[in-house]
Amino acid sequence: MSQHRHPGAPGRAGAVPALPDLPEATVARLPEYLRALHNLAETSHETVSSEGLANAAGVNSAKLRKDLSQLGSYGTRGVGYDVALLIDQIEYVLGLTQRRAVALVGVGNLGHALAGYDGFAGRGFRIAALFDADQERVGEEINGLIVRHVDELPRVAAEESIAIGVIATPAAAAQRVADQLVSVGVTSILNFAPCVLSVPEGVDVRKVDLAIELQILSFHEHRKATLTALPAAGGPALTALPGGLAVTESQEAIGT
Amino acid sequence: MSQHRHPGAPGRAGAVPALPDLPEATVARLPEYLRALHNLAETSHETVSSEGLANAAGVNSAKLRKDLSQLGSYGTRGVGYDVALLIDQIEYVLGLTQRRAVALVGVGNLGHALAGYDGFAGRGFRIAALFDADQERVGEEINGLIVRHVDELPRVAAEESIAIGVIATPAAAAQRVADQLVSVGVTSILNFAPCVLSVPEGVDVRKVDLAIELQILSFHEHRKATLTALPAAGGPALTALPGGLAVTESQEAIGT
DNA sequence: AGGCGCTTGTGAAGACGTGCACAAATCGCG
DNA sequence: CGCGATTTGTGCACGTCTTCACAAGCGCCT
Repeated sequence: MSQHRHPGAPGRAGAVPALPDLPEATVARLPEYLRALHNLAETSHETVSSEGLANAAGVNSAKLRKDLSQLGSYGTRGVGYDVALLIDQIEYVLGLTQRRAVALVGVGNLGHALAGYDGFAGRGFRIAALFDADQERVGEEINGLIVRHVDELPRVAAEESIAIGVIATPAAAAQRVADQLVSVGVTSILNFAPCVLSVPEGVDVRKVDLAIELQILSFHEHRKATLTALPAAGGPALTALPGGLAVTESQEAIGT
Repeated sequence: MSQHRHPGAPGRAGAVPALPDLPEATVARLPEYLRALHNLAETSHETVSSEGLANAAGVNSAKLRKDLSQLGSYGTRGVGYDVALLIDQIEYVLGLTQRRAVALVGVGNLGHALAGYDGFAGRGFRIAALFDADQERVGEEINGLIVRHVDELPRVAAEESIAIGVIATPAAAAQRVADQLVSVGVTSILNFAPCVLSVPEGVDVRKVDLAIELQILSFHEHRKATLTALPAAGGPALTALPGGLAVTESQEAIGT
């Protein structure tokens, strides 16, 4: 469908390489493919088939092929995908050719852990600044960075071009921090606080709530328990379940 | 459609209250509703309309009504939903009437933060045990719990009924830990390690990968950048965009 | 050079999720 | 007692996502 385009090189050529607008579901899976591809590259695989990569990423191979075809990438029929090339392509599409600066607000329990998390550096990000509203914490050094007061955000943002803001404050403070981030030009926010943020149009918010993840698991746990409890309570009827209650196998290993 | 059922009371009555099998999307939103409802309850709201609750939870009101109707709950037309009753209903469906025991494996950077996170206790969970494979860390006390060696998992699991396992180890160790958890009967796992886990049927795995969240944001950031760069490079054409590249407003504030 | 096996890319069908719009139901007030 | 304001519950249509199945393309071997 789309004519070939070769974004490979990080230094963009003269023509602005138009990004195809990918389905959200595809975008959410690309990072997973990328991680799997890096693993493959380290174990010196030159190429990989859709089946192989799909296994490594934990998805269906047809889905993977469709995802990759979306971004105009081309594998070679009969052979597979060139691992190194595919890494370049996905990193380009995800905008990881530049190391993006992340500002982390809130260095409490979770914020501390995030500040020290080494998984960011290897995956295209750099924690550029730490902030907190608590004067007690300002000045503390974490992982080579000094915690600054959140009011200094405008000044720091002027020096460093902050691409993404991470909110790891208590829920009560989150909206205020979000407003501050937006006001200094941040248009992407990752929110760990358990609350809904309202932001102007054009600002993307993603939310991670640890308790919610557990609660979803709890539901399935509860469901499994009542499902197995039902035949046991009913007595002998194990294979012949009451017709009304189909034992839908459900999809285990639910994706993100 | 469904005849009324009143699960309200935690002590189940004689008849096993059958759980309707809800759509996954609905299940993922219920915890969000629950959190919003608790907020409302604290500010002494007796009832709430679908519109009001939808706002508080950041979703469409029609979607909320459909979700709630799925679990057989009933509001009152012309009035709204009884906050306290709805909390009971959702907590029952999610299986939060019992405080579930969580085992946390891996007390590194992130594990430490999770062990100290007080958001769990208030939301239906109790961290029952901490494990690590590193002998250096075994014996350390975090938040009143002592870190044990991961090999003691079977013994501890025999004493406490572990409902959910949380993996916060490096990727290399995650699969092994998952196997161990499964072998002691854990059927729900929350995985923070950046890797795919393979588990037997019937075991639910949810994954949280912080770098992936950032990469998804990075994509949108990249996309916004090229989108605005395009007309700017073209010159004056700001309102009249090239027809081929529709500025699909996209959904900001993307859900989990 | 030709054929064979393997793998990609994609059309089509179905499942799933979303949002509108409206009928049915309930409350409060005159 | 009846009426109007309000809000729930849901039928329906639409868009998105998933999965199957297969044709088209590529490399290798003879």
